[in-house]
Amino acid sequence: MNIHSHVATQTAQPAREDKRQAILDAALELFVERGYHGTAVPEVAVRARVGAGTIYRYFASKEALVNQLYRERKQELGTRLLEGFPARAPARDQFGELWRRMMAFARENPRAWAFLELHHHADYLDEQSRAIERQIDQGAEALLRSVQARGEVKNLEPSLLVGIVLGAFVGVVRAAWEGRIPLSDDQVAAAEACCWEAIRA
Amino acid sequence: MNIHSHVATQTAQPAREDKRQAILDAALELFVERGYHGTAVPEVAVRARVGAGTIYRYFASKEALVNQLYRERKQELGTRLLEGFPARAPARDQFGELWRRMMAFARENPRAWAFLELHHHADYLDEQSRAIERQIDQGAEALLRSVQARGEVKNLEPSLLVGIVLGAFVGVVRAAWEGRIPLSDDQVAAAEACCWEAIRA
Amino acid sequence: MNIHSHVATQTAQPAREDKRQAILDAALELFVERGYHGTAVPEVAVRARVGAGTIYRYFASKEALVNQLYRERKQELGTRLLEGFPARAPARDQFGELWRRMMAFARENPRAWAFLELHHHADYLDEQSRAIERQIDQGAEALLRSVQARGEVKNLEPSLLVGIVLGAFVGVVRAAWEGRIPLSDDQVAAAEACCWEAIRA
Amino acid sequence: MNIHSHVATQTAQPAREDKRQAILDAALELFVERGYHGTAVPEVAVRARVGAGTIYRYFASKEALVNQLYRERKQELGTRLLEGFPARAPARDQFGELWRRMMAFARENPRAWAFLELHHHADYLDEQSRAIERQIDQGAEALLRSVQARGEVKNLEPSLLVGIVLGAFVGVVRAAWEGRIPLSDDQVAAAEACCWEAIRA
DNA sequence: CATGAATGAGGATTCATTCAT
DNA sequence: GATGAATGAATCCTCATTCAT
Repeated sequence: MNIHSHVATQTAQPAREDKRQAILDAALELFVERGYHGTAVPEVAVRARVGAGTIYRYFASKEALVNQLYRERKQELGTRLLEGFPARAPARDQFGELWRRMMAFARENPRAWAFLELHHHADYLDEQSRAIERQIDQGAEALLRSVQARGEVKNLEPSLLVGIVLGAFVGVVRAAWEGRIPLSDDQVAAAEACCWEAIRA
Repeated sequence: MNIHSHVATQTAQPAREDKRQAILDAALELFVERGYHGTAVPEVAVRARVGAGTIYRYFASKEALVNQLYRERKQELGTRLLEGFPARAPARDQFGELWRRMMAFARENPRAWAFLELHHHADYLDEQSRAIERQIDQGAEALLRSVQARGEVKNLEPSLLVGIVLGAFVGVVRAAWEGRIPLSDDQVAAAEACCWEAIRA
Repeated sequence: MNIHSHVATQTAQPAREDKRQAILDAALELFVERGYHGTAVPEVAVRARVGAGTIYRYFASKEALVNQLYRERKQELGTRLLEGFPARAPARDQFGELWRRMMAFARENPRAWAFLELHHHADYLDEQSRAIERQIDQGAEALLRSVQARGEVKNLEPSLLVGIVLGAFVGVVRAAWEGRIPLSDDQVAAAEACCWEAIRA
Repeated sequence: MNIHSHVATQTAQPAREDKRQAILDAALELFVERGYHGTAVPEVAVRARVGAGTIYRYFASKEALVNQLYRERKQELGTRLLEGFPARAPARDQFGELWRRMMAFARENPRAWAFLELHHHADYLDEQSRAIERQIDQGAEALLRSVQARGEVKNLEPSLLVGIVLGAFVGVVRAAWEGRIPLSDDQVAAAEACCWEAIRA
């Protein structure tokens, strides 16, 4: 591997990778704005500043594109939630940690969060996407269960508690997304406290 | 006017109303299953057991259909929430009343609830639908605010509290809808208690 | 035949005939305004103040309706042109007589005239309508030829002269129809004089 | 830029223009044969040998197509009538010149002439098309008026004279179009002479 | 006999996908 | 490899015609 090929790799590869990413980003925006069926592939091409045909050099079909997008973003969310999670911290701290990690993701990638919300269980998601969906969701749920197992959380059906907390989280993020509240650090912390109150033993 | 013509009137009118309702019901189901853009008008016709052209005798367009559906269901929800609401009851009771009324609607009309969730702020809703949306949402929010005003709820941004409680409610209903939890009276009551804990002063 | 049945006939028959005529009149108006393909059968029904199905009790199809309309009006025009035509009058008088008869028809039934103009040779006219069309047109042309035969008209291809005179006539009527000129008796007479000048030997 | 790219440009551009023209030509033929409402867009596509969707890459709608067609052809007619018209020639010569220019257009583009005749004042023509229509028609009429102003034409309502002459012209062209007369130079000249006789002072 | 609600074939238009350049 | 013009299947919608009342 000499310098020339190295340089070529550095400029050519990113160019290809950039284009792929531009398509994914454009698709993300449009799917959030208008939904999957409400978005035309050529519109994605225009927003990504590529030719319509180019999309099909990176993705086999519109459905493959939405699935790829879903998997990458869901995977990213999963990684951020679970990677290096403090397995032995006190339950209250673990809850807070989970909340803050989710919130960090939602604040940094509001559209990705909205996209994942919107496409939850959509019928054009393929088996592979559903597998990842299950894996991440169950991972998050397992965390909550482990908190509950230590008796510091109400003794209710775990899925119910997950529904409450995750639902509340979604509600807060959506209120922020729609501009009804600012999402300051204080608000985030206050909301987290509320949710802990909801489920603490 | 004899008995026969009277009977004819009785059977003919309902027939027309039945057909209209069959179309609205079929559309509700399909819009929930596949989304607005993912549903073809002939599919609605098949499920409603009418000819495709018939739909256009009752609704000017697919968009008019979805708007009509939205308005009727949102209106129904609003009426059930606000009609005869106990304005002078203690805050805790008012909260419970609101929760139970929402839950009654969601349990009786799970698809209508899902539909309203799904089409919240959709861009094919027209101004009239948005006006109703605003009216109902603000009415519900005003109720929560009045509870808060009496100092029995945390002194936080009202929209934040609404986001938390409404979000949690949606999360619970969705968990039930997806079959992850049963929606027994006990579960409902427990979830309500959790949410009150989340926001009580 | 007693008085009662006679009265019944007088009121019932005209009622049927009135309805038929109302349909034909409405169709005439609409076909002139928007053309055959641009006019929907229910629109005809509305303007005729009858039910849509009623039209099919009088005419087998939309095409049958337009053909019937064409035949009746063309026949009426033909009758008015040829009936009792002064076969032995001087050529100049015959020309004037023909012109005035056409003009009387066009002034009394401007829409019928426009309809006949518009549907000349339309491909939804059936063989019977075309036969009548040919018969009337050839009858009118024969009159002009007989004038020409007496040497008082230019010795040119008869079809050319017919084209000129009939075209000029159409042009005058259309100018009046569009409101560009009034169609006073003086104007009519002047135009007739012009056209005679065009073809006189 | 090498020869190859140059050639590519030369072949590609005309290909696009050819396709556009093929669509316009096919539409012209069909609109003349069956009328605007009687012609289906896919029929135009078949005759133009393009896919149905292709038409919409060149024209926004069927209505935009007919308007574009109308404007281009009317404009072409207007240009041919007025460009370099001998403003100072004797009235008789001007009349002949106008007649011959119109006839040249009608003989070279018989379908275009029929199309313009047929779509005169059609209600799907938009404001821009009507503006062009007015402009050309008034230009032609102004020419006739200037001839009249010099006292060499009968002192009648100008619109009446226009109606007569233009009508006669249309009648002659239609007779030729329908095969009732040949449109030889002699016939054309004879018809022109007739029309001058019709209006000369 | 009259009606007009119901229908489905057919029309205008869109869009996922392909392919020649 | 990238493009975007071309395509036709699929979509929304209209309307000639039928038929139960």
